[in-house]
Amino acid sequence: MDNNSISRIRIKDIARLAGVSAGTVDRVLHKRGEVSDSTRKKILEIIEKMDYQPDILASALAARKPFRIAALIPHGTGESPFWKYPLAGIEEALNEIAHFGVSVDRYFFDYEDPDSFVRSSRKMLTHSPQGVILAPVCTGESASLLEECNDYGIPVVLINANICTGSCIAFIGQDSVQSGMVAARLMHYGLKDDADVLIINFTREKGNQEHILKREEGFRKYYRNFSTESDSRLIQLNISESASQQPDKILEDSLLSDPDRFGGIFVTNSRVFRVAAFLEKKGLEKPILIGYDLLQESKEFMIKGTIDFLISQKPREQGYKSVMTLYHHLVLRKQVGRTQYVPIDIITKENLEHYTFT
Amino acid sequence: MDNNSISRIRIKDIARLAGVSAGTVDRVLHKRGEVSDSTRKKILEIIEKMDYQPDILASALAARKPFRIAALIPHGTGESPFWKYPLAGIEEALNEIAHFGVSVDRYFFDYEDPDSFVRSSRKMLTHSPQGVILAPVCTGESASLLEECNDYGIPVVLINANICTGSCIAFIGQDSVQSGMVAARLMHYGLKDDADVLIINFTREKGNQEHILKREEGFRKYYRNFSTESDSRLIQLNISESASQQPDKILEDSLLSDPDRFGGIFVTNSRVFRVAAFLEKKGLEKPILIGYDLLQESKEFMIKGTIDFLISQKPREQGYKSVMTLYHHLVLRKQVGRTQYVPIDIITKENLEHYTFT
DNA sequence: CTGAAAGCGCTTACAG
DNA sequence: CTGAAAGCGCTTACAG
Repeated sequence: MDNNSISRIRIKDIARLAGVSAGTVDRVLHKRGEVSDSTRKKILEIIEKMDYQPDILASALAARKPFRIAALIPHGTGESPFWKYPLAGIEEALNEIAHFGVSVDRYFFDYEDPDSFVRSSRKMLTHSPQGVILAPVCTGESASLLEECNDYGIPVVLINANICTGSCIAFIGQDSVQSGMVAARLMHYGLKDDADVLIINFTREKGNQEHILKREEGFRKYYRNFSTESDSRLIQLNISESASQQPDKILEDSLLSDPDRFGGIFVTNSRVFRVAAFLEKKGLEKPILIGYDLLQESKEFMIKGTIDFLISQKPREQGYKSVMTLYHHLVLRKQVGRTQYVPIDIITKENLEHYTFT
Repeated sequence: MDNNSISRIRIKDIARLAGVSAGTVDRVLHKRGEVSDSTRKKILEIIEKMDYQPDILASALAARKPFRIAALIPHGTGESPFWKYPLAGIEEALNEIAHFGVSVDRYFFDYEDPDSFVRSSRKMLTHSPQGVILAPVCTGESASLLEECNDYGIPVVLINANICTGSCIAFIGQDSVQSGMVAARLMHYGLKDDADVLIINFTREKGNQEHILKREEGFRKYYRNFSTESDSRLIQLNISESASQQPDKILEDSLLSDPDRFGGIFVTNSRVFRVAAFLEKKGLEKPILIGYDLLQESKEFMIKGTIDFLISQKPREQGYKSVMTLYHHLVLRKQVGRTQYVPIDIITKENLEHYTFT
């Protein structure tokens, strides 16, 4: 449509029209002062009138100024394999925009250890990044960091969980309540009779539990739309993940006492694969099993049919978008979306293949 | 990771190492001849050894050469509203890379009128684009065009339907057989009893019908995995879309003679909204209804619950990827994926909201 | 507060 | 077949 190569208006043109030099126009464009009010106004007027759009290529080439972004997220190993997926998305985004001088430094911390979060965030701040991608797993500590970045004028993009109090430029993640409703829809649609449904929350002592609560809330909300009686068929079971507990023991108590009671099980996070493993081990008649996140651990259970549906939080897309959002903000100086919900993808055995990299 | 701003190797460096001028290195880089074999070899060796990566920003800035892409797709109005969605994705991609001088000219044709396709493609060729995005709806005519582009050395990206014979650089679309299996999975999972299932194909005299056939194939394939008996419960109904026919009349004959026979209906394309409208009008007891594409027309039926699931072909993503693929090929001179399957997204009332722009 | 000049890395005529 | 010079549009010291 618009032929951006033909006689586009340049800084030189603005300068000529304003009767100043290109350098002065540049000073106005970048708000680095040292320009008299009158000339600044005149230049701004002309820029406005001519709808001047800077050539970002020339700008990046001349400035040769690197944009260093820091990503502060949990280790993607062991307890929370989920977090290795956003990294892939970050990498992908980088591939597309590295020529603008954008780079991402990664700072990891332990999901369950707020001290490690603080340590990592301290280290990050000493490197004074121009933008931060933050997974606010440790709620309190993250809020403090957010304040601090705000003081330093460092823009922050939140991914996965939202604790945005106004001092971050964007949140990228899923609508948890709504995702619980999707899970409930799938459960309700597939349940042959009016069997009970077990809702399993794998809880942690530390770390943000907001997700889990909201997902259960959405799940119940869906059922409540049918009748109050329906809601009473939803039985909640909390299993602590801390070392002292034995998940299998608790599952045994709940599921083996009356094996036919539950027609479906909804696990509110990625630990659904543990329940799947338990069901297989005990050889129980398979209830409908729905959970979250296409982890490698869950994938095989899905292929075998033990897990029926998984809801993806699209972690790769979250990583990708977080980098792109900061790129738009820092490099292109464009407005970015404050709340960027990722779609609530439904994964099942038959469409799993094309989600390999999600 | 790699700090691409610190002492990166430049053309100048290559030139110095080879004992030639920058111009000569450039001639080698762009294969525009006029260089002796010996110097060319020497330069290539050094480029290889130093792992030289051209600075794409400087290159684009200096060359000021526009990249004109042509998109040849059906009108997005009237009969095939589907086709307005890839346009949105094309626009979005353009937003991201217009500063590299990439532009897209759109050439439309009538889905059912091969002549209009030929006319549009003639017009397109007179403008000699550097890359083509083609929706090969008219199979035969598209194949000829593909040959022609091949002769001219114009790279072609196919979207939505694959007729790639080796003379296109990429296909972007959905695995139709697999999508039929996803539909069958949803149908089978939700059917309370062993009711029959009606498969409705809205057929056209002209245009590519491959999709429809493959979707039905996938649907049956899934059922066949359970028993041969299951397959016989799948009843096929073809409805021609040509003006002389009356879809409602045919639906009436099939559905009203034995209203309770079909527990589910699978419509193999976006015309599922017509079946939904019919069901509502007749006030029939609602069978499970599954179809394709989140058209505006279908959306309301989904919200009301008449349509249970839609499978999205992600048309916006197809448009986006088609432009990006040509950008990678033409501008970045990178290898691109030959077959780029888009995910098979399952849409239902509860996750529909976040698909607004798909 | 302002301007002139040099430079970012690559490409493009032009001269030889 | 090859090189030197000018230029793409913007930014950055530096001099005044």
